[in-house]
Amino acid sequence: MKLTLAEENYLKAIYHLSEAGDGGVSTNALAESMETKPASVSDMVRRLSQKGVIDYQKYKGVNISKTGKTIALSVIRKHRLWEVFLVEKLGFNWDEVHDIAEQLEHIQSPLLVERLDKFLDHPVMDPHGDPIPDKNGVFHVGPAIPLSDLKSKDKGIISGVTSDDQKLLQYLDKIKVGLGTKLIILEIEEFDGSMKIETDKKEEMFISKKTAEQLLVSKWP
Amino acid sequence: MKLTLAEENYLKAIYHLSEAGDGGVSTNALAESMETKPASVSDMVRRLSQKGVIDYQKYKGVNISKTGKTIALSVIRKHRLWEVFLVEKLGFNWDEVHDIAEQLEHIQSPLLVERLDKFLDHPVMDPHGDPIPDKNGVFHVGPAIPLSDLKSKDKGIISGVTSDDQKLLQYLDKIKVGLGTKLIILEIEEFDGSMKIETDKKEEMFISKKTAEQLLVSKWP
DNA sequence: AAATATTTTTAGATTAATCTAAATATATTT
DNA sequence: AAATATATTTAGATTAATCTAAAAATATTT
Repeated sequence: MKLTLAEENYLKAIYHLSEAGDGGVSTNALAESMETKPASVSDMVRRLSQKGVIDYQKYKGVNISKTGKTIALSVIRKHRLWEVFLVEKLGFNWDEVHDIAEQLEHIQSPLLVERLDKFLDHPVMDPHGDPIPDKNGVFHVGPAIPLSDLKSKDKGIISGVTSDDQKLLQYLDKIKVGLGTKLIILEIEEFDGSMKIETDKKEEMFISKKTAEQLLVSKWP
Repeated sequence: MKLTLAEENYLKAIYHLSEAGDGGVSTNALAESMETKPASVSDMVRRLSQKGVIDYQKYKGVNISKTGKTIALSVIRKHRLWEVFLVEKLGFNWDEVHDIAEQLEHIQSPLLVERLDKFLDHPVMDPHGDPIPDKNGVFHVGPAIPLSDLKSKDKGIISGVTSDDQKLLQYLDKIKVGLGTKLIILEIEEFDGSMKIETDKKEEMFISKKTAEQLLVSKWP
């Protein structure tokens, strides 16, 4: 299945919108997401449907097909691997890499992707804390959610902080909790929502609800 | 100056053809190089001329302009840097990287190029032995030529071998001459064309004309 | 220099991706 | 359920990049 650049981008948007909402994706929603006009979307979905990467009936919205999902996940995989490369190897900040990865994700070479993946040591998460699907489209960690959403015995990996409060960052530094730290929830105190956790360094500690709400984690198998 | 992908590829071809021959580039030559029809070339050169990146008069062939040359060199720089990346970091062979670099060269981000250049330790030559222009479009080594073309006192850097004869490769291995070896010509014996050279390891040795003809070097400042 | 061959350009079509404006289908309100 | 509003599609244009076929310019040969 050979797709053009524009088709790949539509497919990616359809995949993301499908994941967010539950049912089919509306023409208007897609138009907004693609920053284009509904008329253009109507045209494009007809083409994509023709190629079998989406299911589409006039006026009924769009659903991604099996092959479509495979392609979308391959593009997402490339995007997130390149983001890891840009941050880990080239020294970019995580908030500078999106536009470049948006270009790099369209490079066609399965061998390149596998070599890059190996070079980066098979990362499972990108610098934004989003999970990277493997070459078969399987995610090995969940998406980024607040630590405070985890339940007792859940395992997670720190994937981000939703605040740039210096005090918080210094505190996290002090207790040695940072991006990539793996942890397990030992206990949650019902009264104040504070959590007793154990980190990958076998250290036990308490995290207040206030802090847990600022920390993003991805669930770990 | 914003160019489309196709325009960038034409410009690159025009640059290379200009360097090879001396005068302007003919429509037919460009068509052959781009694997397209002369009619399409006529159209494209009109557009490129419009944008000021080439000088063009009907029936008179094409010459690259100042700004055109700058753009072409920037694309070539990116192509060659990515080739170094693919070979040095991802473990590709030098003969597998062209098609991938052909895609990567169109990624737009000056910052990315500079970071990549630094990550690769500012290489001056790609894996094929071709020189990499710096960000101002300046080459720091010459193009790959046979070692046998050098004159006494010339300095060069080994950039390739135009043969895959096992015996030759083993011999080069033995005398420790390989890709990247820097050398200076001490003397050339007129009778048989053999060369006395000194390598960057301060070793002196003789190279027969037969061997020198198989070795590619880039002249060094 | 006239005839012939070659090169180059123009004219008219085609495809992908977009747009605006108009038409049609679906959803919501009274 | 009729009227109104919103969402979606169609019709017709536009731009970039290509093509084939025909016309025009330049080069070569006799």
